[in-house]
Amino acid sequence: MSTAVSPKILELGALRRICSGCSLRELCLPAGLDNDAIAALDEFVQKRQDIQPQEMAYRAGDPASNVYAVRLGSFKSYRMRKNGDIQIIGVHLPGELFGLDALASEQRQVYTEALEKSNICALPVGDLERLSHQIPAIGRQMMRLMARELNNSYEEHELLANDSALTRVAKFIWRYAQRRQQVGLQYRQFDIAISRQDLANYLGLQVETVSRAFRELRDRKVITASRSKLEILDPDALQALIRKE
Amino acid sequence: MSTAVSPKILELGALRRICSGCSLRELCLPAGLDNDAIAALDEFVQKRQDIQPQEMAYRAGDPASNVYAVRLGSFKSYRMRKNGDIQIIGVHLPGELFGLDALASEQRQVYTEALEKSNICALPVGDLERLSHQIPAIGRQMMRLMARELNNSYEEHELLANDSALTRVAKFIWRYAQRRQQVGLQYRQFDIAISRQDLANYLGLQVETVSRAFRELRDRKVITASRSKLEILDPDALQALIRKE
DNA sequence: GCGGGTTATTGACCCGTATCAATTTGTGCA
DNA sequence: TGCACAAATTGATACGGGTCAATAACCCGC
Repeated sequence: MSTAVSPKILELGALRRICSGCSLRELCLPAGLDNDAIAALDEFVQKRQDIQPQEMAYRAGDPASNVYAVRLGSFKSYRMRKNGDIQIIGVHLPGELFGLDALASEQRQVYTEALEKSNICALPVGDLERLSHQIPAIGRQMMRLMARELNNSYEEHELLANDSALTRVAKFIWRYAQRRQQVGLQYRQFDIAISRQDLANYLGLQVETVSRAFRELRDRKVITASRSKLEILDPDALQALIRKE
Repeated sequence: MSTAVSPKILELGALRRICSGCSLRELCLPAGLDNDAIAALDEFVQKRQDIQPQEMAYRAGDPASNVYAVRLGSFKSYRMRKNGDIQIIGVHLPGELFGLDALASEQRQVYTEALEKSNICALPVGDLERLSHQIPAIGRQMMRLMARELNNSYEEHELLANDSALTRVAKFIWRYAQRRQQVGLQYRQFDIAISRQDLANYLGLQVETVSRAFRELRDRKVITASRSKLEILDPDALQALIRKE
């Protein structure tokens, strides 16, 4: 869970190494590191880690010692309800960070589990804190990322409080595609590793309802979808669905 | 909106003054300031501010220059949807902070509006940042508060994704009472300034449904409620309602 | 490539909550 | 003190999505 090879003092060079290894655009780009420099340093990276489907990055109760960057694959985060059911609260895609709450609490509050064969990069909180000290932009950027997560959660509130089943599914697909686009991945045609069951759970619906929403979108020729393969045929129609309440 | 009377350098004494004036338990207590010391300094405080019902602490788009502490009264935070509807995303009670996103973004993302005659204390972000520099515990505590907001949002996700109308209302009342208890306010009998309409909006329900939920709770002798007056008659029954399902 | 088990889809029916409409209860202001 | 408007409540009905049950598609290991 922790690789104790971090140098006593981290300087910009070390930061670059971490960034390049983790596709850490989210943290590094806004801190003003240039892309080529990062790419050039790709081999120096430590702390990369393969992770298998169903394997957990961490469980609720674990010490929160790292923030993670998704390099490849995808993850779901969920809480355990008192009755043993799970509630999925987020999905993490390549180029994104997860486990940010580690910056603020000793113990993990949620579970985060790989949805497919994935690869992550662990950033020890201690190192990050030392970095923030030297490069204030890093600390500010982490704050900003937490704030963005909060704003995301408000959008989800909106979705869960107001939107029809069809709109929820349409929004999920749309946002998923947007997020892929943002990190330079294919966004018209891609895999969604999350199961219908998990998706339903996340969106506050039943599997059957999600299934019917997919069929509706297929019937309307907005998407094609079979299991995890998904293609957006008509982005405008998809957006239209979302705007209209 | 901003009172420019902060000294160049803030030391512990200044912090105490800010805290005492704002009932800033959330920020100050975990930073290790003792309660009596704070109370004794109550008169020194600047930056307090009365605010009328319907008046806004800030609007989306405003520069985010302060974090606020509720000293008296209550507030609702909401987003504006594209269609002009609002989505209430949170309620703020005495002793709590709001507008924490100011620590991370230039512009406000949400609106925050007084639900009743209230009094707040504004904490300029600049001052807070200077403070964090001198007293690291403050910075950490702010991080922690943001993380807690995130965790709250996960609980709301759970509620919106799974719970029946009755359970949602019961949970709202229960949590509201808990929060009052935490800051030493009456929690068996109190006012909820939020209207049924706003409550419905927040909980993802219709007004009529909220009304019926209240009637149900009244019929079961769990609470008494008329408009904003609320009394919890049977806390155990209320908790039971929440646990089941 | 063939089972066996899991995941997704489809259909029929039902229930909880939305919606529409009508009162009732408050509340703030003259 | 009472009037007028807003907020809350209550009732009747409709509908979206939940639930239950059966089938189909897919995937994985052998």
